[in-house]
Amino acid sequence: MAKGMSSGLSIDSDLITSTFFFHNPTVLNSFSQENFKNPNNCNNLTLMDASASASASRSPPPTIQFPVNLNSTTLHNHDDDDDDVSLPSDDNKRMVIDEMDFFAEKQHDDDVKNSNSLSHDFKDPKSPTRLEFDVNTGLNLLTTNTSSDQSMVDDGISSNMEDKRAKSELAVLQAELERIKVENLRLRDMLNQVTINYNALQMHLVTIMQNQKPRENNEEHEQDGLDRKLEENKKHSGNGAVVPRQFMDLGLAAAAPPGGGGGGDTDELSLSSSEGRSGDRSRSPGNNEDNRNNNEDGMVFDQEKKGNVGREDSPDQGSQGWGPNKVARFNSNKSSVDQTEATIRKARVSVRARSEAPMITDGCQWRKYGQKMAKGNPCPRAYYRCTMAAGCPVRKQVQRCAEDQTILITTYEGNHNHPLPPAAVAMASTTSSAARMLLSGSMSSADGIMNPNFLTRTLLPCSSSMATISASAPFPTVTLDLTQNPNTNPLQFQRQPSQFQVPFPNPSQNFANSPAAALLPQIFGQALYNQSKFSGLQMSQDLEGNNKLGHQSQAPAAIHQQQGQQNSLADTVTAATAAIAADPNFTAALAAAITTIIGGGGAQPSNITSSSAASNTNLLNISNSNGTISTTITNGNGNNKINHSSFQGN
DNA sequence: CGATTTTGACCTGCGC
DNA sequence: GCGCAGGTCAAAATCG
Repeated sequence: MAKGMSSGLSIDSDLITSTFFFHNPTVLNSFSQENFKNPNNCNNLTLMDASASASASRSPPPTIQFPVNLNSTTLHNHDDDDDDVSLPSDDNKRMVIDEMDFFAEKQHDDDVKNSNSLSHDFKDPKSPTRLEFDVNTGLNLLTTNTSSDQSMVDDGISSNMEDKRAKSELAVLQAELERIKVENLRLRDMLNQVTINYNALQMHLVTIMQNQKPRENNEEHEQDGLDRKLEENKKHSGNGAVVPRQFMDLGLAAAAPPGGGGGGDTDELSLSSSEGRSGDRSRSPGNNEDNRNNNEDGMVFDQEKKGNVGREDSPDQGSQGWGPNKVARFNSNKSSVDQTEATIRKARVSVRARSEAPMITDGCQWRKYGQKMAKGNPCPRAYYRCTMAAGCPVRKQVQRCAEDQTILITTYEGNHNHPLPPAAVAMASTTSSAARMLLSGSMSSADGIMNPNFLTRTLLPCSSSMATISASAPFPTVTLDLTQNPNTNPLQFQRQPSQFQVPFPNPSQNFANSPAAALLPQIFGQALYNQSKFSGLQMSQDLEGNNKLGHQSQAPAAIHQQQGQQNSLADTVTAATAAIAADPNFTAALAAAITTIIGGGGAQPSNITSSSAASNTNLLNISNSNGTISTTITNGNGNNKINHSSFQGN
C-alpha cells in the first residue's frame, strides 16, 4: 500500500544545522498556533519558527525548506529569486553561508552563474571544512544573509538603492524575528500548560493506585496483577520510577486494541470485552510477567493458554464475544476497580476512512465470521477475527457509514497475541494509542482531575483532522476520522459537547490506502503513547549506548518483532519517542516530525529534520518519500543514535 | 482439499 | 416475560 515513503534523513549531532521541511504549509501554521509548550523546547521551537518564517516568505508551497545554520551567520535560501551572490572565495564568512546549503542541488545550478560560488569554495583545499563552517559561530542570522545576497557582488559599487533595500529587508526580518519571539513565548506557555496537565495526570494515577491497595484482599487476583505489573515496571524502569508506568498499566496499557503492539506496549491488557472470555486472560495479571519474559517486546503471547487467573470467564474460547454482553458481566462485579476495568475492556477504536475497498488494509489477516444488518444502516456490518495467530482475540467490525457509504468504518477491539508485521503495527499502534488516549481522557475526566482535552492539546497540536472520543456510546470508543478535511470542522468540538477531539492528521481522500496511512497512524500512535506513558525516569536508563537505545527503550513499550523479524518503523519510532521523552528538547523535535509527516499528506513525500539546535544535543529525523521511512535520532552527546530506514509499504 | 465466506440459528443483555 | 439488537457459532457453500 505504501509506496510513497522514503527517506533518508540522517542527522549528525555534530552539525549544528537544522532543516525543517514543511510540505504542508497549513501544518506549519497550525504548529505555530497550537498548544505545544515545553519550556525546554523553547529554543528549538524558536529556531523552527525562525527558520520557517524566514524561509516561508520566499519559498512557495507546498514544500517549504528551511535550512538553518545555527552557528553560521546567515540564512541562505536557494529558492530566492534573486541570484545568490557569494562573497569572494577569500571571504570565509561567505563561504560559511553557502556551505550551509547542502540540501539543494538547485544550488549548484545557480552557482554556475557565480564563479565564486560555494561549490567552488568547497573545492578549494584551503577552504575551511564543512564542519569548520558549522562550528563557526556568529549569530547574525538575519543581517548578513539578506544584505549580502545582492550587495556583495558589487561590493565596491554599493549604492544607496542597495543600502535601502538591505535596510528594508533587515527591518522586515527583524519584525519577523519579533513575531517569532512572541509566538515562541506563547508556545512556551502552552508547553507549560501541558506539563502541568501531565503532572496532574500522574498524581491522579498515584491516587488511583493508592485507592486500589485497600481492595487487595477482596480483589487479590486483580491486584496481584497490578503488583506484578508494577514489578515489571520497575524492571523496565530500573529505578523504581514507576509512576508513569503505573498509570499506563492501570488503564492505558489495557487499552490497546488491535495493536497489541500498539503502542507497543506490552502490558497491554486487553480492554476489549471480547477478551472477557478469552482475551480477559490477556489481562490475567499472573501472565503478564511470563509473557514479558517470553517476549520482551511487550506483546502478549499465548496468554490464553496460560490459564485464566481470577476470572469468571467462561471457558468457551471460541465465543470470544466483545461488546455490551461481556461488559455487563464485568460491570456486575462489584468494585469500582472492576468497573474501571470493564470500561477499559469496552474500549474500542474506530477508524473512519474513505475507501472503495471492502476493508482497509491494516496489515493483519482477518477471517470473516459473521455479518449482520445493523439497525439504522442499510449496509451490513461484517465481523472479522484476526487469523494471524490461533486464539488471537482481536476482532474488528467493518461497516460503511450510512450517511456516506464511501466512508468505511472499521472498529477494532482486543489485543493481538502475536507479533505483527510492520504494516499491521502501524494501524495497531494507532488504535492502541488511541485507546490509551481514550482511557486516559475518560478516567481522568471522570474524577475531574484532568482536563479531558489534555491529550488533545498535547498530542498533535499542529493538525486539525480529528479523533473523536465518544462518551455517549454504550462503551468508550475513540474514533479516528481520516475522512475529514482538517479545516472543515473547526467547531466540531463545540458542536459535540459529549465528545472531545484530538487533532488528527489531515488525510487525503483515500487516505486509508495511501502510503501515509501506515506511517501516520504509527507516528500518531507513538506520539500518543509516549506522550502519556514515558517519562524521563523510565527512559533514563534507556539512553545508554548507541545500539542499546533501540532495544532497551523499546523493551517496555515497543513492538519487537521476534524471531528475526526486522524492526519495524514502529520499533524505531517507539525507541525514538522514548528517547525523546527522556529529553524534553526532543519532544519538540518529535512534534515537528509528526507535523511534517502529517503535513505531507498521503502521497506527498515528507521529510523532516529537526534538532534542538540551541543545545546541539538531540536530533530527530523522520522522512518519507519513496516507500521507505528513515528515522534518525541522535541524542545529545552523540552517545545515542538510532538510525533506521526501512518501512516499505505494501 | 484446506481456507474462507455465507448465512441462519443461537446466545446474551437490555428496555419495556 | 417478551421482543429487539448486537454479537457469535457453525454448517454449508464457495474459492483458490
